Amino acid sequence: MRTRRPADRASEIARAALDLFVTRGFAATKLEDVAKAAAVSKGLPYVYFKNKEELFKAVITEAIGGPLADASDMVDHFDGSSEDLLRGLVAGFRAFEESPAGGVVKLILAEAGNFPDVARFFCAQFDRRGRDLFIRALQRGVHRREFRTIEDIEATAIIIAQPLAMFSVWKRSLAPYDPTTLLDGDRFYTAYLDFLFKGLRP
Amino acid sequence: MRTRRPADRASEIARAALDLFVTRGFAATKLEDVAKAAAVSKGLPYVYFKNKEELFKAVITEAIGGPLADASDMVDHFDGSSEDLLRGLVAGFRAFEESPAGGVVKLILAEAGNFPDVARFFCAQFDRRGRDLFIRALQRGVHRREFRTIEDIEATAIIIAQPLAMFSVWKRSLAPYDPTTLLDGDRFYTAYLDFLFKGLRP
DNA sequence: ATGGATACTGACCAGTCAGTCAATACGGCT
DNA sequence: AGCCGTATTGACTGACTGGTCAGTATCCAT
Repeated sequence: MRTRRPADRASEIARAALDLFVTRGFAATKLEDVAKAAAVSKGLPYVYFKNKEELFKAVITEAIGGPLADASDMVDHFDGSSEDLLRGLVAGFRAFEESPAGGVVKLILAEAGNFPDVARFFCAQFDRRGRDLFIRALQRGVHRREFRTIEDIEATAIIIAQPLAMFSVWKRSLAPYDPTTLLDGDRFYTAYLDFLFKGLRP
Repeated sequence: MRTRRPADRASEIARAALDLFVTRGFAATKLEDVAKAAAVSKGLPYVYFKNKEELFKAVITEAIGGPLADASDMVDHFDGSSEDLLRGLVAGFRAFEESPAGGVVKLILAEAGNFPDVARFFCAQFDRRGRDLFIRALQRGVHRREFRTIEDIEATAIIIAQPLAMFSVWKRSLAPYDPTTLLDGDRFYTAYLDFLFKGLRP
């Protein structure tokens, strides 16, 4: 048996690509560097991915494929308080965001204009479904009188989700260059949940 | 007198560049396209900007130069309620965000990794100072007993600012590809202010 | 051991684009 | 009109990179 199988190679290349795409941007990343980072030769990525664009799509879809189903299950079957449900959703997002796949958020936002079909796919699979989770959690809380009544639930769900996405982007872009704030994950999520519940309680 | 003066050309080129950088990304934008969009020849940008990177920096600094001073004045001299002050800050951001210069937020976040010095400049000039405005507004409100006490003012200021930045990015990236939500500015800012004050009142 | 299949390599090609520069158009001045 | 200086052009070049492919290495079955 060989030490490395093709499946490993494909995902090694995809991981290296995600990493470089996130830090440098899609256009500024050379496939040769991807190959180097994955410790393979320049030609090998083309064996597993038809071209650079296909690699991009594969990276995105692979990264967001898994974690959403778990979250959806959680909302469906949760039986604690709605505050705890929101806490659970946020914890789920944090786990995703702090994994290597977390970088896709920044990547997608930066490259949506150049890859309309990837953007549409991401909207349908992640943006929309993710937002629905928050909408359902809010509705549940309002219905059970744990939260105050909310004028515009859909817009509020988006507003609630935005700091999460923004923090993910910020961590990977400006944060390394900002010497003044040392806002780490713990501090951010604590303040976020605090503010969130202050705004939602009756 | 000539119909067009050099100063016009420089800012025409900068405007066209900002537009294309925002929609396509820096690396994916050809200077030839910038020239075409500005209705000049390929060589002219190099008369006014040493190279592509200098053009990038000029675009950024020009775009964020103006609007922050006004906001700072507002916080210093405001004499209404702190809620109205926050409303004023948000309105100021909205005006900036909906101007052509609004695209820099997305641009910076996407390209920070490739232009560390621009990133640092932006952090110092915009990110940090902008955040300070919110911090001061929050402190003012707490001090005057218009807002509840806040555990971590600095983190809360960031969290408050994040939806604004994110909405700006989202509008220019995913929104055009998301057929399900029609979240326009009015609806977003209404829900945002609503949620904001629900979370801040004593 | 030999043949063949699969995994992988890296030199090479063709297209692209940042950046240059000799030539030109134009406006003002005398 | 004729000159001068400034603004502008666009063909060109050199470097770089996406993508190809002929060839090599490695393993397995017979």
